[in-house]
Amino acid sequence: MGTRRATAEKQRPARDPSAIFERNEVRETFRISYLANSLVLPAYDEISREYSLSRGEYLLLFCLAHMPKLTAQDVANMTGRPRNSISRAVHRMLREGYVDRTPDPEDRRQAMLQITARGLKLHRRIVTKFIAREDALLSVLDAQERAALDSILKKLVLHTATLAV
Amino acid sequence: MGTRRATAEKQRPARDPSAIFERNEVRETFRISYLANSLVLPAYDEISREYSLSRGEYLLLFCLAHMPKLTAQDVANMTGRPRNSISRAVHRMLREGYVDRTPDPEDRRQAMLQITARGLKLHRRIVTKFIAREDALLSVLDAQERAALDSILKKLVLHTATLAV
DNA sequence: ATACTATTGTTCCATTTGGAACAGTATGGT
DNA sequence: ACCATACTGTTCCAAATGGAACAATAGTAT
Repeated sequence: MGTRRATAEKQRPARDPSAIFERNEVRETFRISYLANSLVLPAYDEISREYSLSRGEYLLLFCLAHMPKLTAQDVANMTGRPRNSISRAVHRMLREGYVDRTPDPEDRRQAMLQITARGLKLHRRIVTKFIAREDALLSVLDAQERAALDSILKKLVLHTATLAV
Repeated sequence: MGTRRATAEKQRPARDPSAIFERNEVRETFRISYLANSLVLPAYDEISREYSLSRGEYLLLFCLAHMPKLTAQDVANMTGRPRNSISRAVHRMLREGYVDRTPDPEDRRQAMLQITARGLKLHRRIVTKFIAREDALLSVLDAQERAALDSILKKLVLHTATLAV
């Protein structure tokens, strides 16, 4: 790793990549974005390689693993992704047998989605990746800090819903 | 809005989109991801419509607005995006005159990137969108909570760097 | 009843995206 | 001096992505 260390040594503070975290007008936005990527992208990478599922496809599985019945629109609301992405994901997951769909007789525009046993099994295997990553990240916080973070994030998420898009 | 209210009333808790925030194995991950999207996507949407800049392109501008000189690789490190995306963004921003590039005589593989006056002006106009959104979100927190969030996020970001990808 | 508006899920299309392979340059060991 | 290894920025290609328009269905108002 000689090269790498040499490069790092040459690196003046003016180019230190971590400096930008302190040096910008929207520090919390930048940090939250960065953390989100760091929490989520490595796992999605593995999921794509190991199971050939796209981000949107696993997101659908994830939602259905925790909510017994959802419409495609519900999933779009939860994840903030556009409906066409969900639609594509639903078709793929139906083909793979991870998800079931039954038309809603009370509103024939929509259909109720449900996870299958097979889908739930897959989710349980996959979600460990995210758990491990989250644990690793949060391990740097003490109990008090964790509690504070938890309550603050809860508040923020709740508040977000009231903001106009 | 009659229809919307009717739909909302029909909605059983089993389908309440906000329920999933409490009901999953990686609550903080899910919340942080959601917040990141909520903070950033609406602004990127406007930026794309108003200035025809893609996310990666503005991210480059943002980095250079706060760091006097960077290589493409530096930007990749800061943003977590792959190098080819940065490369594309650099070419586009060079053409538009938002960014300058000068080859590094000490290492002829790389080139130093700098923002132009024109680029900085554009950034100043654009960044207000992110500031407004961040302010709106954080307005729900009191001073103590803000301080706590700030210090916790700082700690987490620092710690992330030590985690293997 | 009938028009008008809203909502759901879908298809189409253009853009964005990221991985892989590449040439050029630099570094370290022999 | 030479070879192996590593790093930078680039191009190519396949896949993912999101907006717009659409048909089918539902709700609202006259």
